[in-house]
Amino acid sequence: MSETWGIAELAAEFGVTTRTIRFYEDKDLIAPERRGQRRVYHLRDKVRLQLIMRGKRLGFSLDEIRAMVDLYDADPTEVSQLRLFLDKLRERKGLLTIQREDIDQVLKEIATREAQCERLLSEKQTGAKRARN
Amino acid sequence: MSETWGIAELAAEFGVTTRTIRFYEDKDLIAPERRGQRRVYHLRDKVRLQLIMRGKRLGFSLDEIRAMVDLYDADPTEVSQLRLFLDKLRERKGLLTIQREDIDQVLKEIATREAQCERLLSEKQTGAKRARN
DNA sequence: AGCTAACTTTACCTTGACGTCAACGGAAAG
DNA sequence: CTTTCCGTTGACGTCAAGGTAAAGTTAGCT
Repeated sequence: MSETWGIAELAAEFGVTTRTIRFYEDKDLIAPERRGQRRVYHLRDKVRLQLIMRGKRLGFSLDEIRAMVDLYDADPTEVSQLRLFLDKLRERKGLLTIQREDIDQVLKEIATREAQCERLLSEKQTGAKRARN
Repeated sequence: MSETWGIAELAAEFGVTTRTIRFYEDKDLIAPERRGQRRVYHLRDKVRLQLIMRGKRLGFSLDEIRAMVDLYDADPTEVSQLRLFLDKLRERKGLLTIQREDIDQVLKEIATREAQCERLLSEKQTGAKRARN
C-alpha cells in the first residue's frame, strides 16, 4: 500500500501551516483525496507541494505556480496543444534564464564585497596585534 | 555638471509608474534631492533603482531589498560592524545559491520536457505525411 | 495675466497570500 | 460519558505593494 499523510504532517514537513495548504487547495493548486470529510494526501500531492514551494522560493505568484505545475502533469496529445505547450515551456525557460543571470550578477558582486571585507578585517587584526606589542 | 532626471523620466526608463517610485521613497529605499518641492534624481538614485528592480526580479520583499541596498553603500568601519556586514552578505549568498539551484533544477526539467515534446511533434508530422501518401 | 504640463500631497481602494477566530464533527482514550 | 486531538468550513483581519482619484503648486510659454 502506498503511504498517505494527513494535513498536519504535510504542513510540518514543509514548514507551513495547515491554513496555507487548504488555501492552496482553494486555489486549485492541489486536490487531495477525501475520506469522508478529511483530506488524505498521496505522494503526488507531496510532489506538487514540493513544486509549489520551489516556485515560491523563486518568487512566483500562486497563479504562475499553478500554470507551471499544470504544465508539469499535463499530457498534451493534440498537435496544436503540443505546440502551445512547447511555447509555454520556452517562455518559462526564458524567464528563468533571466533570473539566473540576475542571481549570477548579484553573487559576483557579493563575492567582491566579501573579499573586500575579509581583507579589511585581517588588516585590522594584524594592526591590532602590532599595537599590542 | 552631472546629469539629473525627473521622476517621470526615471519611471519611463524603468518601466514603472511615478507612484511606484514615490512609494519606494516612502519606504526609505531612495532619497532623491529636493529642489523646492520637486524631486531631482542623480546617478546614485538610478543605481539604487537598478538594484531595487533586480531585487524584485529575484522575488525579494522591499524590506529585504532595503537591507541589501543599505548593505551596498554602507561603509562599515568598526570591526564588529564589519563582521555583522559579512554575516549578512553570507546569508544573502546562501539564499541566492539555493535559488540558483532551484532554477537549475527547473531548467533541467524543462529541457527534458521540451525534448520530449519536440520528439512527439516530429513523430506526429512524419506520421501525418505517411498517412497522406 | 492666463494656460498648460509636469509635478506635488493626501487619502482611500485593490489584490495576493495568508492569519485568526468561531463553531462544529468524529474518533479514540481514560 | 467527557476530554482530547485532529480536522472541517466560513467569515473576517492584515500586511505588502502598489493603483487611483482629487486637489493643489510651480515653471515655462504665449
